[in-house]
Amino acid sequence: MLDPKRLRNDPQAIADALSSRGYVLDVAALEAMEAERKRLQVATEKLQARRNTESKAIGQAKARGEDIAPYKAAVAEIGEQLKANAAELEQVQARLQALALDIPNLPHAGVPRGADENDNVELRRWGAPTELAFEPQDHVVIGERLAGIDFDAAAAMSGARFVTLAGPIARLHRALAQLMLDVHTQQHGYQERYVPYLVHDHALEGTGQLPKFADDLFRIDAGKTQGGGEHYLVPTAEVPLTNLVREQIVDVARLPLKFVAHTPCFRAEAGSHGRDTRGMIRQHQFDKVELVQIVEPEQSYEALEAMIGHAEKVLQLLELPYRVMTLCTGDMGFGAAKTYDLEVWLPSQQAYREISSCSNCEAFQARRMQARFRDAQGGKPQLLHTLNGSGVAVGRALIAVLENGQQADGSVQLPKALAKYFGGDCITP
RNA sequence: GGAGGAAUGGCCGAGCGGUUUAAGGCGCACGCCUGGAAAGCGUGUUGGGGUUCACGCCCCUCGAGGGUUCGAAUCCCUCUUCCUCCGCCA
Repeated sequence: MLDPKRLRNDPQAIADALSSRGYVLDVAALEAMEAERKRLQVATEKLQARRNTESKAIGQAKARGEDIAPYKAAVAEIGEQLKANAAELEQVQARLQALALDIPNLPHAGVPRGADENDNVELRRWGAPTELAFEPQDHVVIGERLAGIDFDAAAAMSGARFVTLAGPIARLHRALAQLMLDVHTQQHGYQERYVPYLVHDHALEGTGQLPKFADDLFRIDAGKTQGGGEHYLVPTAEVPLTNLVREQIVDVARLPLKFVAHTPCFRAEAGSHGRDTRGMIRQHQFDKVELVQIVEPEQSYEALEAMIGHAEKVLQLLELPYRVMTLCTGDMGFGAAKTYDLEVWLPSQQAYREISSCSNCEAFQARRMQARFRDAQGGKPQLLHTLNGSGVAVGRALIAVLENGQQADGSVQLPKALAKYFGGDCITP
């Protein structure tokens, strides 16, 4: 959410900034609603003040033993007006809130302007694209040869976009997640967390998936009968990890907070029909090791650079060629002010494909969650900055390791760093 | 799943439908006192919002949301969380 004061005081400047992301802000409608809000709020609060003072006077009159019946009638009338006014105010505020929740974050000044992924800017590359002396196979074929990836069995019980892994491939999947967790906790200073995979709607509203992107989420109806509203399966551990500071005032001495969690992620993938239908690239369920940082505003861009470096470290250890992209204004996610994507080389596609995305959300999520800190001077609480990044997607890392390590005989050579986690350096048919 | 109990400021802890503008204590900050400190005394100390050039004024906030009432921390309803016991379970 954007700063409501800024939105109120300078809507045109915000509209201009948002146009670079393809968002159209109706300034006239906003200003009209805001004027109405102000009129109703001032009127309502005046009525409340009158009711308070007059009710108190009744109490004092009663204490003196006077007849209070005539006073009561007069104040009752205020009550009627107040009720009507408050109801109207509530409606206007709900509409303003709905609009505020719909508006994406403002892009940071350094973000390249552009319409879509074609306008993203390459920042750097690491390693050279893997060159194979034979026709590269994709992970589906490699997995079949090794009898370790089975889409049909998963489809039989769960439908399309699910997978089961077997034997060494399942073990490789586990080894990858373990390596990532160890790297981030031991080398990068993140605290490991175990988190819920089912969350309420307000948690998703805090990180920005709701109310706008409900179609991308799996909702659990059973929760509704349990009280406390329905649950959603988490689309990323960003949601539970970032919500750890919801409605908190964090002591500045505890900052930065750095969390890492390995979780499954569940995505309905609405609107992506026909994209990446083959293989494990785009699934309804996948594992991811997620990084979240909660920092002071002055340090959030420094933290973003560090975080993309943390994700890169994983690919370097896995000896996977990659490139780092700065996303343009039109390709960034809803809550991001600036985003780096990490794209890994896939020989079967002869292309770089996204395997991590690191974003600085500045105060966008913090404002929705009321996540704040108090500085050393002990003044008013200020909004934190939140960052999240994949460190990295486990399923896609598995694909990349299989495809980049494939050999002519159908076996797969594994990166050295994985040996102690996997218990070997190759997988053979 | 069943039966009870609880939730009040940074913390502890009072609170009869109206002198509560949430007592009192602890902690913290500032001031007085002191050579300096402690003790003592005094003042301040939740968070959010509105309005104003500003000083300021006002509204909301006692787990959450409704309701009753001229007036609710206090009465009623629903929910959440925690505690005790029983059952079930990993």
